[in-house]
Amino acid sequence: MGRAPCCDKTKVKRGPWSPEEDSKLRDYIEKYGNGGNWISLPLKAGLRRCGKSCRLRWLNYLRPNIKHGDFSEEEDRIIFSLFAAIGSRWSIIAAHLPGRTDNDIKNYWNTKLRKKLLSSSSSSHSSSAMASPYLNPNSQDVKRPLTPSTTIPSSSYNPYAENPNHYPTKSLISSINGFEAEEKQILPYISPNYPQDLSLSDSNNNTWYASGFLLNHNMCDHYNNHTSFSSNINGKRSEIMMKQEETMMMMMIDHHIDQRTKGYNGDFTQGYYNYYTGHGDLKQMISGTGTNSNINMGCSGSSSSSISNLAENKSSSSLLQHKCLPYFYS
DNA sequence: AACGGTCTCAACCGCGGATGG
DNA sequence: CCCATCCGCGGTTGAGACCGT
Repeated sequence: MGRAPCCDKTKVKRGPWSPEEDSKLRDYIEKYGNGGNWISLPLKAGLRRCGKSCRLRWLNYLRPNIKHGDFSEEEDRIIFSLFAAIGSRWSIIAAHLPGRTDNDIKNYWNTKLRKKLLSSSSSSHSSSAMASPYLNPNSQDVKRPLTPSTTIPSSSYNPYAENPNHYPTKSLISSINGFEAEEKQILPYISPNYPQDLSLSDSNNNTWYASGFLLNHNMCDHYNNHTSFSSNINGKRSEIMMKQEETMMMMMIDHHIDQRTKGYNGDFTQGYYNYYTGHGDLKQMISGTGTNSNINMGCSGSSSSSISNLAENKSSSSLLQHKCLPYFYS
């Protein structure tokens, strides 16, 4: 059984909007708003249109402060960066570009930016300093931001090689935020020096209980540029640990994107949390009562902010708000 | 000028999630 | 908990503009 249509297609007008229709819709919404109900709006406004069509017309064209026309270099850069990190989540990307609609950005990507990216990737002497850093060597259209680079040093310690049964699967990350990732390819690689380098330890000075990631600002191919470690006391990795770890990474990516789109120019984001007390600690992280977890930004003289601050920051992007938090409370 | 191919972008479609009864 | 309804999103379509021959 198919889904019931939202309106009777035979009784509504379709196709391009006339200036008169635009005027009716604009006048009505400016006077009364949409009343929280797009379906009943056309009737009240005297329009022979489907409610969804009215909504789309308002949001994409009539709404005040909509920006039309050419995208700036800076906007291009933001789109590239966000697309590389989160894929075709146009509404999230649009949220970072005031005045732009998701539809606009989607069209712009499909007609211009993708070609720009492909042309810069096919040129062996690319002069585009903007596009090339976001290219993933394994994909022509940057659909696999989590695919690890082949340039990861072989000396990096990889616990999954020793415990192949504990590879995380792609299901988690792809279900969290739409990333595509091959099976067994989303694992974090381990830098043997990472715990020491970052002086991470739990309250017992025991790094076996911690997990961390370090991302630099090249979000697309971050496996090429970050180090991370992960293990537990037995060298085994439980499903929940993997979930926590991957969720943590998603939060860091989100935080990193937020900061960079706000003009932050530091080198990396790092994050870690403590496994010691199990899953409950993650709730403490969010509530701000935890003591063994953090996300830090920066290089030398870095500033830092706790995850609880991020969670309470309503201006933080929806990826963190809607995609990560449910994991902590489930 | 005429024609055909390509490009652009507004609009549509259908799905999944949220919400409320 | 179930179901109906609505909203919002991302993928797709197609009319018109544009361009090359």
